[in-house]
Amino acid sequence: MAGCPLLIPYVIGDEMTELLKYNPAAIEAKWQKKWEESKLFNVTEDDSRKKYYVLEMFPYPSGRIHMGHVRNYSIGDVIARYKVLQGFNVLHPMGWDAFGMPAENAAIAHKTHPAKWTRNNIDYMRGELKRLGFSYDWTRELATCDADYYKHEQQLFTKMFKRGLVYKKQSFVNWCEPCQTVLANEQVEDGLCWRCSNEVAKKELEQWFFKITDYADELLEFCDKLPGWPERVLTMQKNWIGRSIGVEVDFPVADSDLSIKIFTTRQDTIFGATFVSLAPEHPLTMKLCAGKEEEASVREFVERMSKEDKATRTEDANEKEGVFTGAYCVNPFNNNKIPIYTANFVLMDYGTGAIMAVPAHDQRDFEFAKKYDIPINVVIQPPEGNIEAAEMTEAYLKEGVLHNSGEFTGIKNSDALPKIADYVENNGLGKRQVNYRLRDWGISRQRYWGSPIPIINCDKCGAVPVPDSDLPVVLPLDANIETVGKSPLPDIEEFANVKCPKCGGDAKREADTMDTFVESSWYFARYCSPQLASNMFDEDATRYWMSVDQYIGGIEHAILHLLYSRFFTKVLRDLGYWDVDEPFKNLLTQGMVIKDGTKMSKSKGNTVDPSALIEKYGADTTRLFTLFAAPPERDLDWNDKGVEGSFRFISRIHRLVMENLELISSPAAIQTPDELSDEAKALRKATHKTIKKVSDDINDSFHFNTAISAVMELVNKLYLVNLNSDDSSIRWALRTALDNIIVLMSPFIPHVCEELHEKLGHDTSVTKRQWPKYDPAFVVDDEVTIVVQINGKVRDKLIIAKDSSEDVVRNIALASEKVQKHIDGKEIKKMVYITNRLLSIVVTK
RNA sequence: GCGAGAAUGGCGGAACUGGCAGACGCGCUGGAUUUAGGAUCCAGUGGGCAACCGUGGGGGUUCGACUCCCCCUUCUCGCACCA
Repeated sequence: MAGCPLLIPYVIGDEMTELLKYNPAAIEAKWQKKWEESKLFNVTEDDSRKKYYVLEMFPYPSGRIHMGHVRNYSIGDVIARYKVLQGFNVLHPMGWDAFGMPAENAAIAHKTHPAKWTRNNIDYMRGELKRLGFSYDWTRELATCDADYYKHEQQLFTKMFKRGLVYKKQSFVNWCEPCQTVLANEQVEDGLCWRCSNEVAKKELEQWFFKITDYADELLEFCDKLPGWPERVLTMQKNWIGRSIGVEVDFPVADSDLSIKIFTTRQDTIFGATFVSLAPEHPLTMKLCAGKEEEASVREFVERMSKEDKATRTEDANEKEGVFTGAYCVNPFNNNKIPIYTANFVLMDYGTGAIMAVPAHDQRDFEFAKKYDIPINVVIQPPEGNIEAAEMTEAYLKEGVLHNSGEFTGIKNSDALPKIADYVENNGLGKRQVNYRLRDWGISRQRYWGSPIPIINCDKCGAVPVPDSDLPVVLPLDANIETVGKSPLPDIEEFANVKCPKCGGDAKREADTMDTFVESSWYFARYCSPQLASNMFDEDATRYWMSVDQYIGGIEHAILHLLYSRFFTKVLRDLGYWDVDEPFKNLLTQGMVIKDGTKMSKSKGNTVDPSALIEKYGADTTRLFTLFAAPPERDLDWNDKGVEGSFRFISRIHRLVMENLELISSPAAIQTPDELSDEAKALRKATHKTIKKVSDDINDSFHFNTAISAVMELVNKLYLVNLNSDDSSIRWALRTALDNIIVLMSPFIPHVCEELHEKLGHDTSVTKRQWPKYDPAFVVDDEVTIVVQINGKVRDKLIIAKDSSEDVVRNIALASEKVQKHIDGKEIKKMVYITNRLLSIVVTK
């Protein structure tokens, strides 16, 4: 297909060139308007068609769209438009995760109201998304700060409350006295408040919790039923849930009727327990030392620990530390009297807050025992050799045979686990127990800009849920939020002072708001029927649309948002809302956008402003580059020159169509010719191969970068076509190629494809086309290149008819001069032939 | 420390179940066009004069290894005293 360049316009002046030039601003404005006017992307349920629900994680309206959003939403839009072309009824909605702290901070800083700040941001960012031409059904747009939205989750809250899935509990939180508020862990910097730099204290506060631990088992189990999720997300979730199976055993306290309940997964080492450790916060810690000489030192230790924030205390590098309580307990297995310590590394909120310590077989206990000179008893011996306690430099953690373990001595430690658990249960010493690392979800926030928790606190009746008829509890918008850090809600009389729904007496409304992760745990369901006032969602609508077929978002939500959404889905199921088990069938976690080796961030000053890019190159180029530079799951290295390359590629397609418009619009070009020249056949083959490659790349892995590069290759070929020959079939082949390119690329660069589609004479939107099908007959090559290797090195390449027999290939190969040169005078020891691929010849050296 | 992922030209990245390493793009070089520049088009572009050598390093399996196995190094991410 080589030839002279096809584009030799002999009388094209500057004016003409100007008209033919790719002008994204005009094209994009034109088509965005058309799409909107024709309501092209608005969808409704249609049982006669197969549905496809594509969802990208909705943004927090922080002010402006950033490149991470552009990437996320471009990926989603390709999938959505691709599925439309395949004939699916595609739901592709967008909305706003609109509650949250930045709004309050901004309000204080700019003397505005969080609501106003949020609304302004939403308006601005909606404009940016529209400018990018995404195929959203904007009639389904929602904002979580609307009472119409959050009233449904308030109702769900009360239902969960009645089901026992919501409860109130004292818990330790980071508290800043000057700011009068709870701080999230990430707002504590080196033990100081991020806002006022005062020391953060631990405070026990009443907080509302969702009982996600009730679902720990199911959430874990279903990790193995989500084949469409990335393995690493599932692993992270499994680790986060952290199921461990062990036993709880009571250790009686000596000279007392108290006992200490410990949890262990290593009951096989119980004969080696030489002390017991309590968390400093354990209720027995102070009780056991009361009146003893150790009381003062224990008190000092416990107080010091209470000031240390959890991050520091649980740091791996942090040295093991503890004090003796003065009390002893009895190991129920061997009746040894062993000391009770309190230790910094024992956590109150895991297991029972107390452990049996086996220094010989637990590294932490080993370090502690060495430090405080506590005996070390070896109870597991390795298969070969003997361990001497005195010579140990670290705990022995591997398998072995029990030693000094009463009736269990001599059996393998792995076999002893169930046997000892049985013994514990049969002798009333305790029971088998499963523990989780997962904690219940604390949702109380002492903040203003959130959904009010629908509870009324009555002195007589306790916490009473707000009756359905009184929902929603509307967040009062006339609040004064100028006081730094302090929620104004408790001070708003009309809000805070209410009558108890149960007894009618004076009561106080709960002034805490919900964690914003609550809103994002069910928004995907609300999109199915976003305007429905009477309920969270319409059952028929969710029956049709749910689950989300493809969810796309950043890996940073691998645990929190995705776990909470899974939890909510199951709760909704158990409350009879629907029968969905899992919200997201397939999950794609896209990589970060990187520049100069690090994540783009304002503080590093390496951000790229999408608006500026769109201004300069247009939306299609901006989208194309984010899809071309890397496969979606990988980090994307930003490169300004690369963006120009994407622009150039679009311009090349545009020019190809525009400068040959007359030629490829002629009846001869449209009508399939009876006979094709060799060149036309080659072009047809290249076209069909491209269709196959693009389809496969999207279907198999969403590897858009390679799909785009395949189209680039085809475009490069088209530039080499000689159109000045008498061959008319080549014009047909060119038109067909371009027509297919336009459809194939329309999910990526929809505006320019619509424009060129129209120029080619089609009078409907390119989205109404069908995804091209390739003809397998046109994709196969009748000649193949066979590589000839001699002793593993490529020595020749033969072009031979497809499916040639080994004999034929051998004869041709052996006759080749290049091959002869390397086998001359040597003995052929072996030949391996792989049909249509290669012939490998092994000769003596 | 544990878990997951990664390492390929000057750069971003390709390579299906082991079978032509470096597709495509960026950059660079040369040429055409142009008064010039830009834009555009064409050609070239891993290293080496060559034999050859090249996918982080070292072993192995194989006719054949970026791909499979063992050991090691570095980087990224997640978890991190969870008993």
